[in-house]
Amino acid sequence: MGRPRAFDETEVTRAAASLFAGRTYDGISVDDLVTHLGVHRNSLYKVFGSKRGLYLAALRWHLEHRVRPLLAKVGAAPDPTQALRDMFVADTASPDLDLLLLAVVERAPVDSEVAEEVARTMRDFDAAIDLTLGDGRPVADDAPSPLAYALTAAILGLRLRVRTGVDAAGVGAVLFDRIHQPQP
Amino acid sequence: MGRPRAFDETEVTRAAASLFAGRTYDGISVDDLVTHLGVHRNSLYKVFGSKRGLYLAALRWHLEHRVRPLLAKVGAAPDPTQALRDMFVADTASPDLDLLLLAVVERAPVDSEVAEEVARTMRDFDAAIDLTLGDGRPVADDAPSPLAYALTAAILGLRLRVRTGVDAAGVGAVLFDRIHQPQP
DNA sequence: CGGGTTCAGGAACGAGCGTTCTTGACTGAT
DNA sequence: ATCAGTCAAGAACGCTCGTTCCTGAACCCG
Repeated sequence: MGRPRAFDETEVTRAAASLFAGRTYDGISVDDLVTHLGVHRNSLYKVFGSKRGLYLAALRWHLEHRVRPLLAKVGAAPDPTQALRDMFVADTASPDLDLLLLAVVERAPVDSEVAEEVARTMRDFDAAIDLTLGDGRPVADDAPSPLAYALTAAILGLRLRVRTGVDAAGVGAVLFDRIHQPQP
Repeated sequence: MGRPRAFDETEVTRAAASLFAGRTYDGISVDDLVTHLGVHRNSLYKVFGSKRGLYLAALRWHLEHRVRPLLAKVGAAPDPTQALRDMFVADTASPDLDLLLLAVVERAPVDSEVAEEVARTMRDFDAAIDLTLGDGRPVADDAPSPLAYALTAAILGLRLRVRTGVDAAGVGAVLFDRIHQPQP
């Protein structure tokens, strides 16, 4: 019954996540979306309801299919050094944290649903870091250790710097080397 | 010659910095500005030329009168621990880094002048941290040490987390205590 | 005191925004 | 083959945005 849709909803959501990771929510217009996503205005509003609906779908997809696997890998790392290494190389290779970063900075303060999603993700983040630290503290406890809190913040801060400008001095590589094999 | 202006330009710039530190550039309208700043539309465009002009003035004022003194204090600290302590308590007390944070995330990618300002500030930031680390490396060198690069990023990341949500678990206080007096 | 300048107040503009509507082509079950 | 339902394409809507313009009133200097 009816003509089948000519676009893949998941693919559109994924592409929208990439778009929203690059610019501000207000900096991306619906015209930009329909142009770059290949889906038409009508279908967009039929499927996602609104621009905000598409953003929420993209954010949730991003947290579920990009951030969560990364945290799972980090949580399963044999030691903290390996965990940091996994996190750092994974994120410098592809900007998996950019949408989360932007959501935290600009959308969470004005959108309670976004705030809820990112708050939950940050808790998962802390828990994953605490898992690798393995200090015997019960993981199910709802409060992260201060060290995990700070490490999560530091990782986001590093992503912020890398995202901002070109790593001209190759500082990232040096940092990676030091994590991998500390100098005397 | 002519009627004297009934507002203090510097005060308006300072108030604009506070406003821009709280919300996105696109999230603040000119109506918001003229309402909260007490200056009239006409005067705003006469003095600052445009919304962007006011933003740039506010950003430069903020970097000069808020961030720079903070970096000077950090650079003059007797040791790295004291420097981190100064930075952390100063920033948690008042959100002196929020406008810089927002500028880095959302304006620098789309405004080359903003990018230039924040890039310069980040270099100053790294240099101040390197000063407190005092590893004998010439400070005038244009490349920061990897540790300073990472510490600057971590400080911004911490500010990002503190800004995002209430520090429910009092993690900040615990972190501060550990910086001040590490546990065995 | 008068002339020139800058002020405040607010209306008005064109552009762009998110959203909806209209039209017609296409599809699949009856 | 028919028809209801969904699609694509784009025009159009109401609204808000940043910016400009108009009109007096307030002020300093000569």
